[in-house]
Amino acid sequence: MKRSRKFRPRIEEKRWDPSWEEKIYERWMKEGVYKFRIRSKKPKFVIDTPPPYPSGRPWHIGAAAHYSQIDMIARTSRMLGYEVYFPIGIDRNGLPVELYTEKMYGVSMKEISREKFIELCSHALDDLEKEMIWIMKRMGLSGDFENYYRTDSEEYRKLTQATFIELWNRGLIYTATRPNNYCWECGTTIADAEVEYEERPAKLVYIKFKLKDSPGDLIIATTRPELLAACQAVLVNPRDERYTHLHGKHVIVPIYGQVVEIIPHPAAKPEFGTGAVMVCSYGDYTDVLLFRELGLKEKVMIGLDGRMTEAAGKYAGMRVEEAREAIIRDLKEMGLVVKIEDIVHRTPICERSKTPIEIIPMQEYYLRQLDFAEELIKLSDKMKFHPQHHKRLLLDWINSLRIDWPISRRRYYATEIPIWYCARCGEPHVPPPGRYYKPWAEKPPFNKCKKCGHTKFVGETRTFDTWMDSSISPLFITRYMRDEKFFKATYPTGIRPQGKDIVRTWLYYTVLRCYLLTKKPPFKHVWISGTGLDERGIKMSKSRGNVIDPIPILKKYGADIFRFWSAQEASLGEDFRISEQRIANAGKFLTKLWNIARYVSSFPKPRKADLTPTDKWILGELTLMARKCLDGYRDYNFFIPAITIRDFTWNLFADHYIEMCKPRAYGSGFNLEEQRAAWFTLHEVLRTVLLLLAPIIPFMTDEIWRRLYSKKSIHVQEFPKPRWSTTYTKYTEDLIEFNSMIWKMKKERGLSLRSPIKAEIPRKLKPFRRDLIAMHNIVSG
RNA sequence: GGGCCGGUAGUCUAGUGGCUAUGACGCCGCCCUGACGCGGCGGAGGUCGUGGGUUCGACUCCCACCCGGCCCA
Repeated sequence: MKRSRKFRPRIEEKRWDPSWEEKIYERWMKEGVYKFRIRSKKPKFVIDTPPPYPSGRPWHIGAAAHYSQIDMIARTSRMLGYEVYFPIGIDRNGLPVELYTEKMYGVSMKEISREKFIELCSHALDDLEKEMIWIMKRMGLSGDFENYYRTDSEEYRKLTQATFIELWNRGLIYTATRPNNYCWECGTTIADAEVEYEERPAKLVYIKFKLKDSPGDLIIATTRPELLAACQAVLVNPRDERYTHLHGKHVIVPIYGQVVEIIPHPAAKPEFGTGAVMVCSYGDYTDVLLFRELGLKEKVMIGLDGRMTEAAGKYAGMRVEEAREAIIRDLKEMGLVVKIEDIVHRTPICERSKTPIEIIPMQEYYLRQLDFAEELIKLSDKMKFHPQHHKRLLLDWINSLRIDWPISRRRYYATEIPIWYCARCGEPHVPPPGRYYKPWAEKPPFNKCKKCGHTKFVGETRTFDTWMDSSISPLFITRYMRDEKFFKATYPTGIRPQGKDIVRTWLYYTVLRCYLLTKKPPFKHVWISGTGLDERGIKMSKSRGNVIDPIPILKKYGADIFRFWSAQEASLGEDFRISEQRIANAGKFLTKLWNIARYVSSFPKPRKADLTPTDKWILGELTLMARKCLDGYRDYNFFIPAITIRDFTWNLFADHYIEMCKPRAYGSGFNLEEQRAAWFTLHEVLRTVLLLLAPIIPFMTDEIWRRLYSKKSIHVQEFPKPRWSTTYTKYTEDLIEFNSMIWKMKKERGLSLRSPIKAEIPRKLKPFRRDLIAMHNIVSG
């Protein structure tokens, strides 16, 4: 009774309450803890935050975890001594929103006016965006919400257009009609980076082709019989002896009757089908290469609406699948089908709509990229990757590029391509940069054609691939072309954090575009995180029904628990599994930490003290622990500090040191100087642990910090660098072993931990003798 | 077919040439111990993917293979 009155914890509550987090957040905002000061003398560090894309509810919990770690990057950099700019943006351009809008409002983009459709998209985005912002704030992101940017704002699109105009003027943009990936569902060309592959069932049809010069047939297997009309050659492998006698001979294509040559070519694989394949425009990408190589004449079989063209004869107007079935039926009737095999075929599909893509020749704008592949590979050496090995993802992609980047799209909710064409001669006119242009809706800023002098113009209706917008985020946030001083001070940015799933798009295109415009790498560090999977390791998707909504999780457990879970769940760059149970379990450490702080808060904190060996021992361990944490932080790998601190704090500091020095801290059997040494050490360790945890657990550490150590936020502090002697850490294992032995002995004898016990203290643990005797209530034998 | 990453107790994870392999969750048993029962203490549970090799010694290095994931062809 008497004693408990003397040492009353200043932290009274037995538990951390996640609902306090909202007030703490408000306090941060009021105090402006995270304000970026361009005039600060500290080195600047800009985070090229990925602007999340609001494509539907709920926001992926893995994305939420990802953003909480990006916030850890910001906080880490501040504590490492940088002046940090952590912008917040929302990506609002592009196809997913159009599809979402069509579904949500039950409209079709092509059936209502462009203005009206754009307006609806914008509304749909506003609601989704609001929720995302709420989540980001609730997670404690220390970003700049006051100036958060949108990629569909006038200012952003103006920059997209201005940078395009610059590239145009430098001759890096050209038009070309060439076979291209086309998704008829989305009604637009798409880049290779947006093509996904999926194993899908298909029918391999064996069709008889009549030989022209002699009696007999050649049997050809194909999955695309609807393209027969575009067949311009048949290939067999030169080493395939079955067909040697047919080299240079001709066959007659069924139904359409064109005569085509049998050409020996290594592209025909003897083991596929019959070993004889037809080449059509365009069944797949190999066909494109073959047409080019063999100089064949292409025929457009599939139209922009996904239906067969006139070239298909009686099948014109049918959808591709319909036509395929109809033609198989007809071929069967004609007795030309030998057999049909069910196979699984690696099908290229549109990343967004999951529709099989077709290869259709179209006229599009291209940005030159193949010319720069080598320079970009060199440039990537100037960026430090975390983790290092994920750099491969970028290099592999650059090495696999085959065509320049098609940048024009036939969509509405995107940045307009700023070009007007002379209505008479068709000469393209690009306006000067500095304004946001909408050629489909505006009068041209020209009086007459520079080529033919005509005075009427037609505005371009197409838009850019949204990666044209996204790929200049480092330029936008550093105010490129808007504020030269700011730009100079902040570019290249400090770090690009992103998921590994968008290396070939966002990362690659950013490096390309920024290099073309600035000749510099856009960032000094690239941080690539893994993908969040469900608890069984499977990708989360609405169709599988395994998505977890982050909102109820955040409300129930709070941001700190969620963040700590995210940090300690998997190492940087690794995929991680998400389960509510494991989030709840991670929260136990916070309760433990809170109660450690509560215990320590019972004691005054002396400025200095005459330390005992026990104190020196734990401070030595603290030093080792802090070094390890800082190594992890410098690599922006939060797994390291999270695991290291948890292990130290729980399994060493609480279990051993706190128990060892309890009698001393309370003053039973020790003099005041010894007691003060314990107090000093308890506070020193707690302070250090709090600082080291602040980037990961910003709310609780700040709350404890302010209650015990300062009026100012923990988040204006820098990382501690404890330099205590580590001489005594050689005793750690022996101490743990000895304590366990006594606990075990008491257990085996049915004694309570307080009851006296006879035991020998090993000679090597002599320095800790008095603490150990008091701790275990050891009586000499 | 190629590249990258990984394969350590029921699950997840650390370790990276050296005595009886780390921790967590889960499981079992005991315990009001001057902060914490969202706790403490103790315990059961592992051929460290398989097979070879290097070495005095390998989970750790090398080779081959198998399995899983992702990316590319």
